[in-house]
Amino acid sequence: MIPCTITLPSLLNPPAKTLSQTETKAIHAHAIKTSLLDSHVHSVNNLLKLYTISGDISSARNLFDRIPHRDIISWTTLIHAYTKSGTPYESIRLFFQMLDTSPDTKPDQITLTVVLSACAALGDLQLARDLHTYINTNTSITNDIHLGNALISMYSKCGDIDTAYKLFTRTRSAKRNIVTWNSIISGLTSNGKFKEALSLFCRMQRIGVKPDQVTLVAVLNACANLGALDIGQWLHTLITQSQTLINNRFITNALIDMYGKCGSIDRAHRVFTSIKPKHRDVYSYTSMITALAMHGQGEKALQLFAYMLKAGIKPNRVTFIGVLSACNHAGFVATGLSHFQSMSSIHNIEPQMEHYSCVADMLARAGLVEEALNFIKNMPFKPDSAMWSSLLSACRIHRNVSLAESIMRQVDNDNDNEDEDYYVLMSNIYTDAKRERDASSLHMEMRKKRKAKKKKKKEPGCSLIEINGQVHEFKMGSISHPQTKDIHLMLHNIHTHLKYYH
DNA sequence: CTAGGGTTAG
Repeated sequence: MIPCTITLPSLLNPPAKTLSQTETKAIHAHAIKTSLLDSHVHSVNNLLKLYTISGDISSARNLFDRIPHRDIISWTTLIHAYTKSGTPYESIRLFFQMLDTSPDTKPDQITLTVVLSACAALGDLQLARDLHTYINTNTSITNDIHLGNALISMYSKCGDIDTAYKLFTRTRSAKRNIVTWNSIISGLTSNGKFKEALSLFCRMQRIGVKPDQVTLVAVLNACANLGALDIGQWLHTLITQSQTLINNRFITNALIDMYGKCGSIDRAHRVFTSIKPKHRDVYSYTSMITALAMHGQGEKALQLFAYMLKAGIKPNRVTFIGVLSACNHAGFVATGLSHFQSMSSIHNIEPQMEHYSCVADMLARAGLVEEALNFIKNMPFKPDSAMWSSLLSACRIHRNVSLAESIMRQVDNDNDNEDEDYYVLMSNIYTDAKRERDASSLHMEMRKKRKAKKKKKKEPGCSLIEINGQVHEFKMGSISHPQTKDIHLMLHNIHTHLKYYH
């Protein structure tokens, strides 16, 4: 139709990204007048896309509902729009609605890619498996790299990293692109497989695939969690050699976090100050505040927090975890309580369980175990096992056996408490108080309970450290490390020295 | 109409 090409040129092409909501509405109004809706599904789809770009999901839905002949692109555009606006469940609903009501509209690889990313956002593993089965049984799509990448990322986000990895190994290596590598590497890091993530990164480097910003954010995160300072520094030099990488805020923030967690507060701070003040966001501040808190520099952490507020950056839940832990480590009980209060009263953030835990731990550590107990009794959450453990640890430090016993009675009343930590902690408290008999009877009780529940002994935790680029792993009670003897000897020496100063 | 990304205490 000629009027369309003259008055609505933008609708005949893929939409520009710069149109405002009012402009979009104006074009829409015009389109209705010229009855474009009935004639050109292609143009209507472009209009639909315009709405989704401006984030106007309700107008998009309105328009969609009035399209007489929706095609697969109309459906796909709206399905994607829901996920982008943070309502992936609506995406899934719309997809099934399409299957139910429009049997002639067959989802193509693009629709399915979009649907998989909705499922990833939901994190629903059962749905993920159902969708995967649907693709295998109802379509003949194979070897589509977009869909393959979406599958890998969906399984990772739903917590099934083994399936994600299996799918990765099955992608044809000729088709693999940077997104394929990034999907599996960040999938590994977000599922706690940091060493595996780094080794896959090395493999990627060896075969000459150039990492981009997304890759680096993932591997820096892996280093942060492994304490792999050397590798982290090597990545940092790699980053400095590229203009685009060094100016990426995701990367600079990941660097702050990495240096902070790897124990190099100086380097973390250097990266932080290298960011132009106006480019610092809530992530930069939060990472730096948390790093300072972890290094026992509570005062500096709080100063930075004050500075952040002055700079007009809004703190979020995570920022307050850092702030509260800074107060905790520095023993600023009153300050910590007032920051906790300010969360809801000034910053409009409802404290979560994690915040209550920080405060309870802070009170208990400062010797106010009774107050801590009161605090968690009055909180709007059910205390978790970690909270009870931190109270018990405080009782141990402050040698308060009777309070510990009363806490144990409350823990015992709580039927779904399955953690053995309490018993270990409590028996340590008895041992410290020279009440070995009570300690051993507690051990008996623990064994009985374990038998009754047919519970296996808990997997021991492990710790990691990197020296000269090599990561060493230590498990509780394990002597698998080649230098175990020397390490134990050194530990013994340190212990003797500490005793001397005590 | 399509895939991948950052800060969370003890």
